[in-house]
Amino acid sequence: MDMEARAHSEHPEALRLWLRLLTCTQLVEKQLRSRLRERFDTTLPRFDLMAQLERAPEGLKMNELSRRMMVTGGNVTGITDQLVQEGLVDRVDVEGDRRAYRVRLTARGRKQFHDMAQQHEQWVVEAFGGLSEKDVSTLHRLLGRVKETMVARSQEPAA
Amino acid sequence: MDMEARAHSEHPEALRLWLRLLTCTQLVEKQLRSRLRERFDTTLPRFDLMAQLERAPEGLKMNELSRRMMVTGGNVTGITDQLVQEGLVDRVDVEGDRRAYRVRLTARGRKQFHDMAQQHEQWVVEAFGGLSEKDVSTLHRLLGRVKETMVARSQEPAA
DNA sequence: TATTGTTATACTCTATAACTATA
DNA sequence: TATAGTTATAGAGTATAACAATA
Repeated sequence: MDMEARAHSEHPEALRLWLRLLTCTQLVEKQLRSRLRERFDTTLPRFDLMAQLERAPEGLKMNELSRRMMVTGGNVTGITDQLVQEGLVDRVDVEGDRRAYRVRLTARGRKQFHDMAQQHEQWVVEAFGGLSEKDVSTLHRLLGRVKETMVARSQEPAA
Repeated sequence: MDMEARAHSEHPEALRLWLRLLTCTQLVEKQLRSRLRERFDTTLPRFDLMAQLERAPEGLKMNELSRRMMVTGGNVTGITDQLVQEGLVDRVDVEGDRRAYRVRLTARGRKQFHDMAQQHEQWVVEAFGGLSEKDVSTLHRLLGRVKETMVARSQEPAA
């Protein structure tokens, strides 16, 4: 459990921070994955897709889902196919563009997502149970800067 | 790029923090992966394994590597096989236990790792370039609490 | 020509479980 | 019996590229 031993070198602070960030994320993610699997027989990307749809009652187009989930289009097709087959989402035509669909939660999908989301949230709350409200907001703010840095960089021309 | 839209519900702070943590980690990780691939034709787990060995000049046993890298044993065997084939690490017998090996960096492995680590560190420093020294240390400290929470939990009997 | 979405394919990463050899 | 490590297998997750239909 000591991935952080990777730190060495002359800029140890940034490196140690990165390794800790990675460790924390992996620990939480592994726990969420295995619990989603155990209790709901589902995966994180499936949960993620449904979560995106829950916020968009009118549905989302495939390319919008792809952008929000930060994965390429082919993958979204696969996940969507599974969820359609289980009756949790459906594809509806977009008026005026016969190439495109919108993907929506079905009533059943909405209900199932609600159950999962409630559990999921409780697990997340537990994961951050060692932090005060102020700590949580500090973390959120500082990580926001990291996110900005990375997003800004990804929009620059390649170095 | 808006995974964080997943937040909903009554405990939005913890959830939003988790989604931001996940987004940040994914952004940094994807960049590191693709750069390691482009410049050194290697992967993050391979880099990780070599980094563990760099800190242990006398080498590490397979189960120790597995523990530190937080993955199961079979995977470590596969990665080690690749690195042995490329002459970057070698397996040496453990005196007094003919079941076990220790895996060590070769001279060539050490040299190649050094080059990679220098670049890797620079990329990481850039990723956190938006933070002051104090921010970095605050983040490190708060994430340390999260890590403790998760590690403590994983040692409890199953819920 | 460009865009939307799908299909086909391949690779990385991981876990599980059965196995061999040694303790 | 237990432990160290390997092998075999399966599945998640992802990217890339070629493709069809429509704009």
